[in-house]
Amino acid sequence: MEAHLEHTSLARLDESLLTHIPPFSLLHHDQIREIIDQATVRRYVEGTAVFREGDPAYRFFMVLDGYIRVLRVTPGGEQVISLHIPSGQLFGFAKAIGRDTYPATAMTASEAIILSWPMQVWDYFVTSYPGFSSETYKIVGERMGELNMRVVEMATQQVEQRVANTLLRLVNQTGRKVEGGIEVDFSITRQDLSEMTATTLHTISRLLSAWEKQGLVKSRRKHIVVSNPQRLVVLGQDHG
Amino acid sequence: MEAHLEHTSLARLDESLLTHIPPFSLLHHDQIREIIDQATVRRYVEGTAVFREGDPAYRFFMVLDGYIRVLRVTPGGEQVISLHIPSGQLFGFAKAIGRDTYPATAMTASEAIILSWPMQVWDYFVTSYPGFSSETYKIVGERMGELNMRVVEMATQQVEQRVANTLLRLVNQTGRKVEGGIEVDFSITRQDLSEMTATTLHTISRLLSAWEKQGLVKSRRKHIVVSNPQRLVVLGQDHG
DNA sequence: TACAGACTTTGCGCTAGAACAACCTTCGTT
DNA sequence: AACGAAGGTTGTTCTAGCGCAAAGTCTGTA
Repeated sequence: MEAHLEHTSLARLDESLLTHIPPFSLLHHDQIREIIDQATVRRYVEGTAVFREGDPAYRFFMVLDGYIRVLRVTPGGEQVISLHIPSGQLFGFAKAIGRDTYPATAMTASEAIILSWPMQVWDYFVTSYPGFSSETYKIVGERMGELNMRVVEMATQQVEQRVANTLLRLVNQTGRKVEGGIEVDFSITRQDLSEMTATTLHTISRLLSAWEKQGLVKSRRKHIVVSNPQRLVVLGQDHG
Repeated sequence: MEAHLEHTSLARLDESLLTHIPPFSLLHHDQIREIIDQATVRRYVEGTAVFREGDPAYRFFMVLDGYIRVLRVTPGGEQVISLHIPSGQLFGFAKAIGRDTYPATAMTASEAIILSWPMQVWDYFVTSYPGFSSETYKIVGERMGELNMRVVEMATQQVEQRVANTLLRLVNQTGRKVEGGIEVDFSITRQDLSEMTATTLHTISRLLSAWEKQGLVKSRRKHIVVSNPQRLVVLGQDHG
């Protein structure tokens, strides 16, 4: 997943890293240079918090490489995973939705390279770079759509259907082709999946075992390969 | 709830209707006049769809008086109620989140007076009226917060807690003081409450009956009065 | 190379709450 | 005033999936 980054000095990033990414794709080289020069880069190991729910939102971020997991923790200590952010997306832009603290915690779901900028430059970016704002709000719209979909799923579907759909969404959004199917592109435990689908790790384990016997998936510790997406789609349908 | 509207001609709206509403509160009289003159007003009876999920988003709206209920319908025909929008709020501004169709259905939860504008003027409003955009996105942020809260609640709480919290939120956001407590300010059936909390109308009925016996609420057909919010808060707490 | 901690599997009993069912109450209409 | 539809109550049965328990497996580290 890290490809060309291997050869790139973190001190001086190449402009080409951003040229194909939507919020910047309309800009000129020198504008992108300007943006990059204001950015801080950091490499995070898997499982590190980039920021936590309630922290003052001093910076906003972009995933250059890797995956970010967005989650909330209840007073009782239970975790609920909201969504995963793939590389190329902005996150933590609290200011854009009228907040001055982060509404959720962002952890790295894999090793990750993250760019960040001080929140003060947000307004400058919005006014100076055409398309920056609208592309950002497109992302907001998509995330609202996902949240809405989860509410509807949790309200109307059985556990098996929710898990099937969640798994399909994971491989669609972050899947990596491997022999024998498509693999979720970051470490994912039974516990993680249960926190995404409002169930227990035990139920996830049983489901995956059953699906594996039927040849739908193939899983090892922290890895899940979907080998028969079609049949999983059927399972995800109502009363499948 | 309709107060001064009674005496107002729908043909020519008074500017004062908007002067105290956040996205317009920073503007001058003549700007507000300009905005109002481009608006269409319409009165809807309770239970009318203002727009439906998937419709092309030609217009955006504001609740002048009454309440809007936002909902989605599953392929199987089940309804899930997302949220209620009180008067003074914009809704259906699909363009602001990069969509060209409405992501959900908006129905009137009470009789309602709705202003609307063609979506084409959105960009003009955003660029011409200071604060319009940021106030709008503040609303977006709040709605995302509510969605997130629902996901967390549905993932971690029991039915009784979810219903207690939902009811408390309803009276906090749209409550009207009556003798004996605070009443939800629009018609609300057991069915409606069940569609907000992912349960059945039967379970809601049992809960309300039990709570009524304990003196927490008082309900009649389509009306719910919360008479003891404090004890309801306790019920809403984890393992209360 | 052994150990400990993290992750996974599987069995079993139990219960929250859905499903099914029947009946009652309220309200608007004619 | 009578009827039908919409809304509400309450009892009984049933089951998805959770809670609890115990044991197995993988992996990084000393």
